[in-house]
Amino acid sequence: LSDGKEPPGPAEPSTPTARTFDWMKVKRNPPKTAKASEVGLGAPGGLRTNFTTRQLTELEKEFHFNKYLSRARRVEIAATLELHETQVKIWFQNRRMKQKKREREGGRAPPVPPGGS
Amino acid sequence: VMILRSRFLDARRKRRNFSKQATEILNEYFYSHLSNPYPSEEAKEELAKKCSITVSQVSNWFGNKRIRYKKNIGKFQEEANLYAAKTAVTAAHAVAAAVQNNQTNSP
DNA sequence: CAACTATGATTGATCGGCTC
DNA sequence: CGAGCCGATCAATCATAGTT
Repeated sequence: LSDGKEPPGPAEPSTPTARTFDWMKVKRNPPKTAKASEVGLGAPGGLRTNFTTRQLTELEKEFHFNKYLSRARRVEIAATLELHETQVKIWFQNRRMKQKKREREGGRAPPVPPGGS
Repeated sequence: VMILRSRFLDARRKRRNFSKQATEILNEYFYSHLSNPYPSEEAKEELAKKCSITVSQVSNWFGNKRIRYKKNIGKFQEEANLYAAKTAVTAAHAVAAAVQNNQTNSP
């Protein structure tokens, strides 16, 4: 576990401590949600979509019914909620991971910290 | 719009800062692995245990730390040097102990 | 006490790897 | 070869705790 040096040296000579490593340069491509060329309006791609309460409620409802979506159902839901199929797909994926996370850790410990009485 | 905010208001509120000691442990790991601050699942479990927090919290901490660090490296320079020195001292102690145990010296 | 900052958590979306 | 999934991470944001 204890490594001493990394073979490659993506660092820059400048400050002895705290050099700049590759992970600090990582940049994610902006979201491709909504193409400006498609609707050609003030819908700049690259923004984190904010789902409405209605959309989240519907998605949540569907999730309780099916953890996984069929292509047909996905198309249907996307149309109903006015979301892209990809967004619905991603939402379910994230939702499943969230579920798993809760099961893994949320085994207990929600009742009450210490204190009561 | 406000209504949309109310959809949350669940967990994230009522958050407690981690103990000073936990933060100390996390920072030590972060700065001693600054070239690649991505602890493995096992490492996260170990850190979680030492810090008395969950593995998810360890992940959140590293995620936030990495993003915020690279967002403003300068702001953390001080902290980086602090922990760098700290680990250096720890290493020195280890070496000293080893030397004492192992009388193998070399001028 | 208000204004500002530090920090933990949440989440839509991306990245790389794997399966089919 | 490509689509969906998983696991991890990013990046922006929220709400609060702590500081000034």
